Amino acid sequence: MPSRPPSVPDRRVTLADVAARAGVSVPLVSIVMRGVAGASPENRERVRRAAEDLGYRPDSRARMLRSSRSHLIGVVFGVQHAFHGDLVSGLYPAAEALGYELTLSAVTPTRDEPRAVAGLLQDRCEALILLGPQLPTAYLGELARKMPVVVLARTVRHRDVDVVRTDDSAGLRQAVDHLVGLGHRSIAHIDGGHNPGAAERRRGYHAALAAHGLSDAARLLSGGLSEDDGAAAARVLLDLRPMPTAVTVFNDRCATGVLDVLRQAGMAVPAEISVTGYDDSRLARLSHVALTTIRQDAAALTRAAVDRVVGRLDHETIGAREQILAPALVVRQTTGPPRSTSAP
Amino acid sequence: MPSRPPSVPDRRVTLADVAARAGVSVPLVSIVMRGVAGASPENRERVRRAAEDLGYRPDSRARMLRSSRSHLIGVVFGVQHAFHGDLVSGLYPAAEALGYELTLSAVTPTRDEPRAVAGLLQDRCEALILLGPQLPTAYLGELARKMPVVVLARTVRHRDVDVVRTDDSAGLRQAVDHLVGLGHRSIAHIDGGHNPGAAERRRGYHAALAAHGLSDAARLLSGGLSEDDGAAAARVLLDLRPMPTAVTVFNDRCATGVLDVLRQAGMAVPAEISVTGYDDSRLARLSHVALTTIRQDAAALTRAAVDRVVGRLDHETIGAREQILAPALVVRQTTGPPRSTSAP
DNA sequence: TTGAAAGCGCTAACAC
DNA sequence: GTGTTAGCGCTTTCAA
Repeated sequence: MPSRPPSVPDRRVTLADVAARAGVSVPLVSIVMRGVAGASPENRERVRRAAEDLGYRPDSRARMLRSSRSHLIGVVFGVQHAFHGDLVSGLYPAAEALGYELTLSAVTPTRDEPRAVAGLLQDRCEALILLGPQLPTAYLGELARKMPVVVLARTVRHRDVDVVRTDDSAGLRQAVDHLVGLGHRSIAHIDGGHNPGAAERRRGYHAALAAHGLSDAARLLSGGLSEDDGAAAARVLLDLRPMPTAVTVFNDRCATGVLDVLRQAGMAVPAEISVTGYDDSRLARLSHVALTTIRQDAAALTRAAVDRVVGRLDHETIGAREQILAPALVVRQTTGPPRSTSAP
Repeated sequence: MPSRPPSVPDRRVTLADVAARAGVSVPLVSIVMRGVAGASPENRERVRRAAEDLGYRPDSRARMLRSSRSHLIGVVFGVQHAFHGDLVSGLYPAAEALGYELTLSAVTPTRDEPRAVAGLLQDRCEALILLGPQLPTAYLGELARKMPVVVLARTVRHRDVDVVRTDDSAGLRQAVDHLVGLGHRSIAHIDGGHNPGAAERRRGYHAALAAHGLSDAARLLSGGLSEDDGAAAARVLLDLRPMPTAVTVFNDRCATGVLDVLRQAGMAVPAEISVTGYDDSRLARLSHVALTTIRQDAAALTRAAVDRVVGRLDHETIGAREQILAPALVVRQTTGPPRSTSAP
């Protein structure tokens, strides 16, 4: 539901202006605006009216300056990263539900992670949520000693850093199990190099093959997180003899590149080769892509991340540092039985 | 070049702390930290050292509260929009070069534009840059009466709203001219409905066809800004008899969907059909996409937008309200001569 | 329930 | 060149 555009006051309207108009003191207006106890119903109503008439908007800077709490959570995200978009979308409502605000800091080609973090520190956020950061663990640890830090969608082993992530190893096992169930015996993996989650997913791939007694058929190709990485890997894949009948790919973006190159080379998907992605980002759901993928539940991940941040901020209770959510296989149209085999 | 991770202070360090350690007064430290004139070289050095030792970071909230200027530019962008990512990437360095900071406010499926703007107003930005907003012109005008508002990549006719955009009509003319030059006579257009720039691009398409005496061959299909919109339009396109030999598409994202569906239907691009996009976003540049497209110069657009904002803020000089940048054709691999014709 | 006074961290205006 | 004083808009004592 689109919210009504708020009216814009002509000049900066302060609590003092509202107080004057309502004929009460400034602190009383503050009490009413914050919605806390301590004002009579009549005054409450009068103040509300005065504020509305004047188009008063609280000045969050001043508010944060005075109360040591800022109720501000800093978020570092990659501006080019489709899945990060899904995560940011989930963080807003999760934070709002607990009375916190978000301040975004983008990582771009010319703005690296330390810069993005520095901007946030200057804004005096109380905690940080980092989406798949590449920062060294030592630095994350240093940050986390000073303020709550939650890393989303990456593994970090440090005693002060909270982690919320999907069980990526299990995710890849699900993908492989699905393909094996369809009858595939020769399954390649295009990995994500050093990117967040890549090592876990590789591990899941190998473990699943081993569980099916197919370790000898393992084929690891080096990929990455972008479409271009997938395209390059697909070209290598096409030269493999014998060609695998299926390939699990590091993430959806990368899988998109793989699909494009395979199809341009005349390979039918899934008739000649099956492809799986990872994330279930917006990309995978597109009707013409219809990518079979492993779903990371963005809403659940973001809720968990915000819960953890707020838990640390509000109560000192400290539970497990790592929260691992289960992934789910989403079967769409890029996987099917291999050509020469009839599926069980 | 990655910047070194800054060290993190144990507790909030204030100017007073630095002043005490350096043995000078608080305002003098302020002078040094801001890098303005009025301190001796010796003290300057001493203060710098003290600040460094203590890990001092200025509190931007307090700074903004005191000086009425916040030097903060609010940016509203669509978190799912690839081209907006390119624009945000350009805005950061453009703003920094002029001594301003950016504060980002995302539009997501559950957070509409009025909300995004409201958040920014609360943060006391001095000006707003809106990326392809859908907000009604009247509301934009109301905003613009109170603070500088620059709309990027959309046409708005309002006497208070600044606009920086590409000449979209000329862009589409360039695409059509290119295709006609290759020998195409039957060129369709998949449009962007009511999205920013769509009307202009439609106009350019029709004008270019008319200039070549091909108005009768005009084929307008309804599309949109997403891959799915393109995919749907492509399915319609495939049923057209006779099939056009080329199609100009509203933007790169939409064109990606078009390409996928065409290829899945067995059409060779560009041998059987040529396709052009619009934006020259990251998508178009991918090696396996290699989309012929119309380049919107993100760096130039963002520089112009920030220049305009700052111009308005710093000097009262008010020039033309609309700044229109020239687009450029980028020929890649999705366009070529039509099958039955030899190009001139 | 309400108001007066103080101060969050910083910068602007002024004196020295 | 340097320190003093004052106050941005707000919230937090604390007294009435």
